[in-house]
Amino acid sequence: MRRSKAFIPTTKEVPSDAVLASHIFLSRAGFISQVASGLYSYMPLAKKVIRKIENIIHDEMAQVGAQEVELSFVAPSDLWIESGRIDKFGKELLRFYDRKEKLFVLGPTHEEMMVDLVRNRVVSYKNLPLNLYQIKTKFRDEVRPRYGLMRGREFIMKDGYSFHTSTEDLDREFDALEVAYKKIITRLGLDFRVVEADSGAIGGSGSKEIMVIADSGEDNIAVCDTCEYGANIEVFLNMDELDEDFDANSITDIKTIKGDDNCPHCAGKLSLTKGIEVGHIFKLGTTYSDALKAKYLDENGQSQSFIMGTYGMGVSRLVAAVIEQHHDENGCIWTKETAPYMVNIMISNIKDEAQNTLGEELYLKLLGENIEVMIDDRKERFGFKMKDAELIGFPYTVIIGKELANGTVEIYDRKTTLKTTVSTGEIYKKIMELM
RNA sequence: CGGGGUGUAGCUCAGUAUGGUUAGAGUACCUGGUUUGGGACCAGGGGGCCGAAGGUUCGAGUCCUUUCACCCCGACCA
Repeated sequence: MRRSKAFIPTTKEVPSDAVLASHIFLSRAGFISQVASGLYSYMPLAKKVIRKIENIIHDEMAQVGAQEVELSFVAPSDLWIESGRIDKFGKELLRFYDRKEKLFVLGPTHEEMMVDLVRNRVVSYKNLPLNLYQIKTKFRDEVRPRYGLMRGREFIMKDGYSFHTSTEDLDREFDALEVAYKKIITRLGLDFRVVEADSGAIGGSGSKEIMVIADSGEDNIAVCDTCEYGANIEVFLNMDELDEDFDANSITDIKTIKGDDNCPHCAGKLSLTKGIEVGHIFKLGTTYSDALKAKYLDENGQSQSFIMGTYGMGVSRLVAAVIEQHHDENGCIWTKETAPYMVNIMISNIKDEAQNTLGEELYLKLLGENIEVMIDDRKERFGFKMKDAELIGFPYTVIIGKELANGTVEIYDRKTTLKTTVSTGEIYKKIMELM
């Protein structure tokens, strides 16, 4: 892509309402644009990042044999009445009437829709287990949306649902999905913990959250310094039966824990940190299949309710989480798997013919290799283009500038902020090595 | 849903206590020129229903009433 033609409206000014790094930089670097409270439009750079995350999810879902479907976003309220959740969800569930005065809702999560899709179609144990998922816009009319993509009302989520004939088989699937989720977050280049969590309003028994470690996270989690154990703070407190007056939001109480708590699973010490919940997996059991009368016939010809699991992952929230974990004072630092463009070719002085020629040549060559490459061909000065490149966060920027007189260019590494001098003859090879 | 705050140019904001030329600055944008290794400089230019609706007044960005939107703290939260 040519920067001169790219729709990437970057700004020097910080949006007045942005607090979090991800919100500030995604806005300033031209990834997202707020439309209303909790509603954002994605511009080209954001779309590219989202697509990359989605591709990794599809990839790992295929590995565990989950199949992609797509449920309609607008859902008839009947299903929500049938499951009994229409009242439980309250105002967070956005309702409206169509022209025939029929009540519909915008899906905040899709247990009902998925069970409805499967019931009366999968009617034999022979066709189980089954794991179906989608990546789709969700809508929750949050009381208080905030923090940019972190807590919007409309957001993109991967939601998956599995159907089983036994709790043992559900356990197996649950573990497989936990592994898959870990792989996804690892591939995205994020530091995370899987923590024990509360099942919440969805219901069910086992529940784990994937927490991306970040100071700006909204969840307090206790993690062991020795083993993999981690727990959402509320869960940890319940287990340990600490004093009932404990207030998880109180700083003094949190400090109290920090001092003297041992891991319940090993001899390690627990410490407290903050996390961004990017994934949540549940063992649902038969809650929804019972409510919606979704049954199959077992080996003995007996009617049984599906035993279900559900697996969510916040795609748009992951975009923000990457930046929360990877940024500096100058802007975004995308990881290799999430970068909208891997390479930015910066022509320092567009009027310099030699610089221009080399830049164009390299650009076409990389394009030919399907490298995601941007060429900054704007008539701007060096400093302006560098600031812009740092704000957007390209992993690598090839600086074609005055060093060209010595037959060299530089590769600027956004993460380390180091510049490496490379001869013009080796630049192509060097870049291919970095990919 | 409680408490607080803000709405004026694409963006960041002055101006409102005490009503009074044609509503401002910076930045961004357009033209021309200079400049070209860390968000340059000079000159010229386009851009506003002062959130909306009512009212008070000779006169309202400014005062009054109503309303809408957005943000922050809290509670809530797959």
